[in-house]
Amino acid sequence: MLNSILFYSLDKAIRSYRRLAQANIDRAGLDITIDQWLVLRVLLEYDDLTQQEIAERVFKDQASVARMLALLTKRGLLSAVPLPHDGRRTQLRVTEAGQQMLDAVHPIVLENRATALSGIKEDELAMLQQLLERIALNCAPAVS
Amino acid sequence: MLNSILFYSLDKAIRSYRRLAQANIDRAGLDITIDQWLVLRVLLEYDDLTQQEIAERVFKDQASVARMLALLTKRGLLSAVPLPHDGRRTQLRVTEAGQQMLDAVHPIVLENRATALSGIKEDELAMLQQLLERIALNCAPAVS
DNA sequence: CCCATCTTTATGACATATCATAAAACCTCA
DNA sequence: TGAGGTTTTATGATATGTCATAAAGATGGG
Repeated sequence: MLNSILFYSLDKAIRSYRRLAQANIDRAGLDITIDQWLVLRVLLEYDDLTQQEIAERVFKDQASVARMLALLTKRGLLSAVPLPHDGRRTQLRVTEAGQQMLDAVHPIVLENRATALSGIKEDELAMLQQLLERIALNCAPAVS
Repeated sequence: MLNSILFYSLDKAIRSYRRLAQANIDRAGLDITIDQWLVLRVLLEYDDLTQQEIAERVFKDQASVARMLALLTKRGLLSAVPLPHDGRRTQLRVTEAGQQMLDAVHPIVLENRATALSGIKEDELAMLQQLLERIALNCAPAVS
């Protein structure tokens, strides 16, 4: 029984959160998606990752990342400087505008998280986290 | 800290499950997506729902449901019979082929769930379920 | 140096998510 | 009954998810 609705609840929880998060970002007049925000945040820390490495960090795939990078660049939040030692790649630097966007979104994200998790205790959160990681691990393809 | 990675884990868990589920459906040679399967399952039980009602049951939106219904119909898994009392709507009936598809997918879904949840105890599952519902509720827009 | 192979990026094709809106049918009330 | 508001469906636009593949650069062995 529970078995059959658990994944529905899982889907519903993350999707509810995403809707809330995007709505609050939109309401603040910020023109960025939460996925783009996530990628931008990673790039602030590391500017010499391949698309595949970025994808692994944000648990997306390379094709999605490629399109998000193109959009972020188009919107001036990211700049792509050719890397001298590899003609295929570029150094992805968060621009000034990108930095301002990250700064503006940050408090909203904190608030979203607080809203979503209100009334949930620390130890419950830890358990939730652990169970979610267990599920992801159970579903991961065998490395062989 | 935990706060900041919880939603990442949530996203990762559901996405890992979806990848596993779709991969196993594909491997069985069945030409259907898990989202379409979910909708088809709902329609087996209720054949007189509006798209909005279907959307609420599967936690999607009406536009997505409309497109999935069109695809399911195109693939012959669903038939749309005009409803006499309302010219806008149709009665959505799962066809014979649709029924066979549901029958074929069912054991795969059971197996997927078992794989994803292996090693997780009943009471942990119950707690997980409860926490996920709490999060969804916390994120739900105020009804006003 | 050249070829085969690997890596990296870009993109096509299709499905879904989301918001917005158009079009048609319905329904209510004056 | 007819006008105005509501419900229902369809669809456009844009972003992402996924798989597959093309194209270009890198790399290593001969």
